Amino acid sequence: MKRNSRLSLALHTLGHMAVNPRKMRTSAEIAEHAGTNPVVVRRVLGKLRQAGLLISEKGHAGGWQLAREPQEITLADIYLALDESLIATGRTEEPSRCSVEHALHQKVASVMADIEKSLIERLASTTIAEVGGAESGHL
Amino acid sequence: MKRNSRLSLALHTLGHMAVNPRKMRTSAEIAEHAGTNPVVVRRVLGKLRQAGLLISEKGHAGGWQLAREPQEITLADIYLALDESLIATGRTEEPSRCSVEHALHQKVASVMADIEKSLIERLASTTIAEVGGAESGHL
DNA sequence: CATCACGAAACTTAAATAGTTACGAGAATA
DNA sequence: TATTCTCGTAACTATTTAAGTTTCGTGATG
Repeated sequence: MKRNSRLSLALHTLGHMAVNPRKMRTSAEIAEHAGTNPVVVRRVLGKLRQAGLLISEKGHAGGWQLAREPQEITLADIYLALDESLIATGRTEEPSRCSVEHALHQKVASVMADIEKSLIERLASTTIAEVGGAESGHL
Repeated sequence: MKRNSRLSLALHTLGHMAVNPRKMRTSAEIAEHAGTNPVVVRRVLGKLRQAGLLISEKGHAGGWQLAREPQEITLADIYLALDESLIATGRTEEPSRCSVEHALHQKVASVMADIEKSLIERLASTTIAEVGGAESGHL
């Protein structure tokens, strides 16, 4: 797999779930379809479960399922659940006693914050039902 | 140094150059101020030279200087010169024979492209003269 | 011609992420 | 009850990317 594949994996998986919301899927099935490992799947989907987007169950009939209707889950929900900004802001930690650096950081951080907000708004306008639903006889 | 420090380094350096555009700076000086290595500085500033933002000269009085007036260099110029998108789009290469994945990728890529365009517009509205110029008696 | 600075290649180090192995806990089924 | 299936999690390895470092060549200045 490649970099930043967590969001891809999450979107892809929930897209399929939207097509067939009642089906219980195991992490092994999901992993095979996505070309990765069951543990990786559980790691990623675990965050979505924490965010209330998914439900997981153990045991024989266990697996993963949407926690609510596909029309009620947007791409922004998934993006936010993973809690990893796609907007790389250059890791801001130090107090930066250099005034030029400080001014720049203020400016760039402000732009980045706006951009991220805008990104989330854009993602919020699409639900997984729309993305997965283009096709209905799949998986 | 941290990750994605190239843009920070570039912005920081050109911010200072904007304050004092006639001064010739060596990569050693710049590196010390930025807390990094001269070779790293040359690597980053080299891309800005390729983009026509900086001029470098060898020899005794050599070093780095702005290629044009600070009012004529925007943050977008620097961002674009480095040619590294801050918008991580999850590396799209495979044809993706899965229709759900394809639909998702289309959607996300389209949003990301818009966002990046918007980011560049925002950065283009600020010049390094504005950022560095808040202060004049520095370096 | 000695020195200073960039240019670039090659290598090492460090950090982040994906992949893997392993094992415990809980739930369904025989 | 015992078995089996699945998630949950920890620990480890492998891979990738970027930064840092060393080194040497080139050109310009004094």
